[in-house]
Amino acid sequence: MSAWPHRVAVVVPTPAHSSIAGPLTYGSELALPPGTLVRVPLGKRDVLGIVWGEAFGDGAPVAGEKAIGGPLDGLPPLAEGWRRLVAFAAAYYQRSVGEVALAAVPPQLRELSPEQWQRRLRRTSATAATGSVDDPPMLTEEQSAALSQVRTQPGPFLLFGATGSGKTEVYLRAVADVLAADPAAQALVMVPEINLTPQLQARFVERFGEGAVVSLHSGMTNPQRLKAWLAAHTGAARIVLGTRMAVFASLPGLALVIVDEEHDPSYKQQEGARYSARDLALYRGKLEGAKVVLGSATPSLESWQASEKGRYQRLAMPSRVGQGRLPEVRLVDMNQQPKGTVVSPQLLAAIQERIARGEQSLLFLNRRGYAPVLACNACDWKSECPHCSAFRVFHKIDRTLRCHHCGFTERVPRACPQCGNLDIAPLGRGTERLEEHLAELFAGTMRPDGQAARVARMDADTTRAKGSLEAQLTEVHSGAVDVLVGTQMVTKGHDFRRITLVAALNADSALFSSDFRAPERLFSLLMQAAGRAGRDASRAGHSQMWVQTWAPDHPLFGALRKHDYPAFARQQLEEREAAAMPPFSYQALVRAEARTQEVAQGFLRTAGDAAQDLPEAPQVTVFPPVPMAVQRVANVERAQMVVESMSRPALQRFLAGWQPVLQAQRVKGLIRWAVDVDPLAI
DNA sequence: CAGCTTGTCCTG
DNA sequence: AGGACAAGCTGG
Repeated sequence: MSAWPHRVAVVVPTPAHSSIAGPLTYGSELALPPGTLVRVPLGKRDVLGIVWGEAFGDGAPVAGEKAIGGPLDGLPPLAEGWRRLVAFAAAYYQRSVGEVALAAVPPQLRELSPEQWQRRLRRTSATAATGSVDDPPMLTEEQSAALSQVRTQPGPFLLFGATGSGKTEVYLRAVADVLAADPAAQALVMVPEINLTPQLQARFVERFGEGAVVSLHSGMTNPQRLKAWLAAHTGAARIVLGTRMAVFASLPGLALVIVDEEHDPSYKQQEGARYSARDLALYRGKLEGAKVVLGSATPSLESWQASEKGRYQRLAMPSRVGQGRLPEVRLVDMNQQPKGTVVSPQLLAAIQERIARGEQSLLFLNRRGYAPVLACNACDWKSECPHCSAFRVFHKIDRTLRCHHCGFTERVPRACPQCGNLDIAPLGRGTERLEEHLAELFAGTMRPDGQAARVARMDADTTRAKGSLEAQLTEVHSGAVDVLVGTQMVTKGHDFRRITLVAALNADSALFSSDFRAPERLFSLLMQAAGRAGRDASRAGHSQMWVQTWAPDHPLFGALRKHDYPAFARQQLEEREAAAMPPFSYQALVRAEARTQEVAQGFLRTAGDAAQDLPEAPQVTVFPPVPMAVQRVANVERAQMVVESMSRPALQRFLAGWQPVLQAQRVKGLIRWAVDVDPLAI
């Protein structure tokens, strides 16, 4: 007999690499239901764990078996639906259950002592208020039609709505419906970026009241996060808004999940368990009987294909609400421009016209800093990072060379470090230099009020400080800025009313990369950017979207001109099908990091060879290992290997069988390795 | 040979 | 993961 009346299986935060990937057995005085949060001793420390079930067998205690430290009193256990979601995610993305489970609860649960915990719980009181607070606007016919489908059909739904078609109002009404139908019902609304949560939160609070809505994202402090999590877990909060991590929120009454901008790559977690929050949202909906609505103006080709095949129900909202037409698209063929042209003369003239009329222009260039490279004019020196296989970017503002991969920063050398020549010059152009260049060009251009034109810049460097993003947005809205230069962050979500011209300067460089998803991303980016122009109906008549491109004949631009996503999707899906690419095949990636490229690739090659013995091997193609695009980061060599199958279940079984093979391999000099299932970039 | 960094092992 | 312990590097 065991020394304790009960024995429970507990998951603890250990990664899949370690020898203990499964639950551990502990003794307990009390019978603890699955989902109970407990403190348990692990090695020399105490960790937080979650009871996963009864331990098998009640015979002699396992050697060294310990007792749990005690449950977190007063906290209801995590529901079965939540546990099944976690278990699925762990299996699907090749991680341990404990790692996924413990990463999905607020970190502060781990830190609080039992006394602090009690104090914390006493303070948390339910303050829920529901019912319509503001006056909801009239729905358009398209919105009503979409809503009645959501009401009456099982879903999942793909809400295919143009920018400005009023998707958010549909979300608000759909949430109101499920909350009204059941007093215990809860809704989960996800957005791709933290920046987008405050404005969404404002809309939901306006409609449902302060106490009903909580946010969950990584930008919150630990106490804030704990508070929001508890409100959702206890059912006090009826609506949870958040980024991808919110898909794991504990929501005992979950009835509706909304994934806004479902095509956005930010839904894919890029470290630890590399889950897709969009895909997990669909799984969670099925598991818990909650409806799922995916929304986008440019859906992912995966979702579009699913809606073509009838697996998702498509709800189309093609019209813009109370706003102007979509802008006219203008292409500038950069092959026809003199070498070294940054902004073509036609585009400059068009911007100048806007300034004179008192309208705003938005230019985006996907390159931070002043110049991407600094080079010596006498020898072949370039500003390479000593730790990475990449150039350090020249930032003029503080006269530094900064590596955007490892962060290594140095002052700009006075002379060439290699030959001593004093003539070292920036090569290429980033947002900083573009801003400077445009400010010079437009110095003499006057606005209608007689003032000189003003150029401003918005990118990760100018918005780093807390609150500076909001401050900059306010400035743009007030009309103080005539020309706004930025990276693609300016294309997301913000409602710039007075902008009538949007221009993408070098966006198409992606088309020359080997990534098969590049056209999809570019199309989505350009459509989204186009949506920034002419939001004000009175000015929309002459709003324009300019694209400077080296590949004007790419079919993507034909579809863009007509704002025709379905045509673009059709063309892309044909290409993907012919090449047996996703969504017509399924992929996984194994990445390895090591001291040398040989070790990293050797690890992958040996693992790949060993995989040929797995029963699923005939249905799976294992490609040879290759160095990653940025081969070395912070003095670590990186390599990867693609694994592909026409069958998702076969790939899943293959990966599950392969995991122990990968783990068993002990290689000197190997730093770490990881599997990425359904990778977004290869 | 101390005193540190770097690597490997183990956790119920 | 994170802590513990064992194995390699520099300094005088």
